Amino acid sequence: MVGMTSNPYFAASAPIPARDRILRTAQDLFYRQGIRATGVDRIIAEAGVTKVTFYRHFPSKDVLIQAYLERRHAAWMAWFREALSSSRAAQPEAERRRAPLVPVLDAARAWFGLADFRGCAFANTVAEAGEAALPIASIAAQHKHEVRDAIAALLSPNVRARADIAWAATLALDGAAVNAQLGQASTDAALDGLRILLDALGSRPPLP
Amino acid sequence: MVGMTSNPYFAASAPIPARDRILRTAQDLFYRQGIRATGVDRIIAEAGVTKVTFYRHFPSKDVLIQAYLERRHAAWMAWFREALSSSRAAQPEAERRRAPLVPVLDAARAWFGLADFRGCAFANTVAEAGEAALPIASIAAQHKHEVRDAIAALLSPNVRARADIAWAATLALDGAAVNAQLGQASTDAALDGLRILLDALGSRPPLP
DNA sequence: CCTCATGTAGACAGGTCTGTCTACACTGTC
DNA sequence: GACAGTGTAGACAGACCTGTCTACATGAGG
Repeated sequence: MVGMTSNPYFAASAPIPARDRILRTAQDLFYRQGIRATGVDRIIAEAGVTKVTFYRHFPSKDVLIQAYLERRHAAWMAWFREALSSSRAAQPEAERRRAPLVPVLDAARAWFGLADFRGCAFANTVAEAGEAALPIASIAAQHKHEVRDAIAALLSPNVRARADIAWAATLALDGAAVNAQLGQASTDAALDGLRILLDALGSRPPLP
Repeated sequence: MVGMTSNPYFAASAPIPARDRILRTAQDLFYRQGIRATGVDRIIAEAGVTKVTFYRHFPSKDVLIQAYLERRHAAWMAWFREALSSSRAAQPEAERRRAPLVPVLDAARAWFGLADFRGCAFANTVAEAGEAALPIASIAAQHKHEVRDAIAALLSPNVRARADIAWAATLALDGAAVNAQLGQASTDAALDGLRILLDALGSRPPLP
């Protein structure tokens, strides 16, 4: 082995560098191009490993897909929680009570604005998987569940139906993400629509 | 040619039967399994045509995908408009003013309950297409636009921001559809969340 | 009558995909 | 010093994919 031996952290325990390069490459290509569109040959070439190395770490593409989804879930949730809490920290106390879901809108704006944004990785993967999507669907459902919990943390505990409102906001975010995939104009429209939904959900509505 | 000559409707004009069988088969397989997962060989076999016949009607798979999306758009919009208007017709006059978006919820319930439901075909296709999705994304955006208009027709014209509310409801429907793909429990939850969003949007909210 | 559009049957080329295989190199540990 | 684990290089099999090709049949309209 070549690249990691001088690093004491990588000495004895888990095999890191090649595996990590594979995973990072897969992360990028799977999300950008889709899973079926990305062959393992391509990942192998871009990660700079060989087939044997690849298949030693990931015995099949399905295993890699699983690892991709787990990694993506952890990274995205961390990003999302951080985005919510930093937006919330910037809210004046009064607005925090009046419009507690504003951080969701801010996070959505930041998410949709990422250079490589291409929708929710979990929704996309389920969409690609077709009718044989059962295991992936349950991972995606778990993901949505955690998103809901992160949003629920914005709501004061004495709000009735806190979980229900957070869940509705999660659906709204999903709907906006789907539409934000369709181009810049659609992204703007998606944010407008999301703002309306979150307003209606989180405060007395300014509607007719 | 064999099967259509005795049918006077098919006599002179467009080539119907083989083309139609291909399109119906593609409709079914593309939606159920996804587009990349469905090879033209499979469509050819299930439609009961030959390769020459297939490629005479659809010079490439991309052309077939285009035709699939157009057909799906027309059929789904017709179904959706009918679902909305029949639900609306069943509403008492008073509720029609108080909760004008209830037909959207009813239509969603019917849609998600279809045996072969697997999400929004347009969102799924965009998700599959990856970064090279520009033409498909514009078709999908057009589709969402028409959905919004169908929903707007439920709202009385003197409602301020009628188009905005309809657009927000469209996002909510998309979000619900994404989640309804994830299994029966998720479908029920998606309908609950959608009801909350539509309530908040279309009426004085029964929320805290 | 004869041409054109449409249909049938199936071989074929050339590409990509997943996954396996042989053979060899380096390093830290027992 | 043998051995585990990790790495490199690249050939190979077998499947599936898109799209082209030859060769022939049949019915309608000029």
